[in-house]
Amino acid sequence: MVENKKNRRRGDQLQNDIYQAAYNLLKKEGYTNLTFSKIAKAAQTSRSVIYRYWDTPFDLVFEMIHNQMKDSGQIANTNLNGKNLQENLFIIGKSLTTGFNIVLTEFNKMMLSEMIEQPQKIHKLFDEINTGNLQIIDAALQMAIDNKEIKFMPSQQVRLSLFHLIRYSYVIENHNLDDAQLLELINEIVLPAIVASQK
Amino acid sequence: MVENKKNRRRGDQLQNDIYQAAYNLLKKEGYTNLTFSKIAKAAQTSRSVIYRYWDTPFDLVFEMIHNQMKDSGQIANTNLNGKNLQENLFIIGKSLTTGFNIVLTEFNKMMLSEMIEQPQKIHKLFDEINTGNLQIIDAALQMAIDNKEIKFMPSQQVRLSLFHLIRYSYVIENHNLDDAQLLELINEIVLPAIVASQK
DNA sequence: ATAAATAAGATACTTTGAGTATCTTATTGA
DNA sequence: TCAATAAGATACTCAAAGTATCTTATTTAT
Repeated sequence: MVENKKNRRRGDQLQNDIYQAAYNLLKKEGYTNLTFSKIAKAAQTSRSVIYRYWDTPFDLVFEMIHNQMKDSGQIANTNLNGKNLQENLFIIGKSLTTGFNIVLTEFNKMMLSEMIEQPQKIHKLFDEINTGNLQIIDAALQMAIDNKEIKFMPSQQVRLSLFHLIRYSYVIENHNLDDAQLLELINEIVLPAIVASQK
Repeated sequence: MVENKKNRRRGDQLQNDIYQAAYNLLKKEGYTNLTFSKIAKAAQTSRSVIYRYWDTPFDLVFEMIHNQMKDSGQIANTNLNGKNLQENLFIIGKSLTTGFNIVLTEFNKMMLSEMIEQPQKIHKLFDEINTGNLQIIDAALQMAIDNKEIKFMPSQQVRLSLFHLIRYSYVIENHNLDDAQLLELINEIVLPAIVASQK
């Protein structure tokens, strides 16, 4: 059976194949080397098709990640079944660090390098991320309030510190915290800040 | 008086002029749009001259920043004349935030976007930065020990938290902390972590 | 069932910059 | 003052951006 060269993918299927090709290239060669030409070749389509959907590789990857987030649901539905606040913070931190992958890292770097040109888009995305992060940590803190571990909500800066420090390590220093380091971070910085906020 | 087209800059002067041109372009258009062609045109020299000194725009800017750091001496010589640990932490944080400028920001983003291709160089630089940061905060903490404010040095993670959180805000969220936010960061996170480390 | 609309895919062209190589010429310093 | 060195000009190939035009497979509506 000879393959029929005339089969044409369309719409969502075509877009997903292109995303997949871009994903693999991003993983292999990084954002700097990502071009429409390479993506088209990898996805076995034409450059003109890609131009019809996206203006730049940035737009393509941006929408790819957004798409991916929609499907995977992010950490928002993490199951907070720790027996106290410390354990729930660990669960949250852990789900953040394991959620990292090379494409998200490349995406982070890409966003930073494009910040000067796409500030609106990127600020909006960080707002989305912070909102999601606050949702999950606020759930953990509310449980701690219900359990009388703490009395009231700390400031936003304190509530986001866990995420910011993990993300600093991962995005900027290119290092994913192991369990011991995550625990250290929680015990030495995040929990003391929460405790101090209660006075 | 007609200008003499045959005057040739050389060595350090030429390099500094090229750095200056690159600096202005970086500030105006960001790292993504920085090309040897544009730099050469802006510096009124030839592309081949630039290739003789650097392999890529990344290398050029990397060395430019290193050069600039050498001259300005960084925050290492900050004068810690606060009357207690809290004031000295504020002085340190302040000198970090005021030391930021658009070129350093672009540089940070550039480094992140090149991390996949230049990991050695960049890890080395982050080590340098952390070492410098530890030097200055350790000086402040040693003064606090001498004054009996604290008894011993906190862990490295705690000592670097001030820098990491400031840098997170600046590099990743593109937002420079004002005095009130810096003070909040110190009072709500850094100092509680230091205090907790004393038990 | 077929025609019209739509989207995929091929191709061609211009422009820009990377990277390399070669040449001339200004400047330095032995 | 002459040889060595570095600046600067120029020319070439290649890859990719961006745009435009054309054909053709597939879908949709009649």
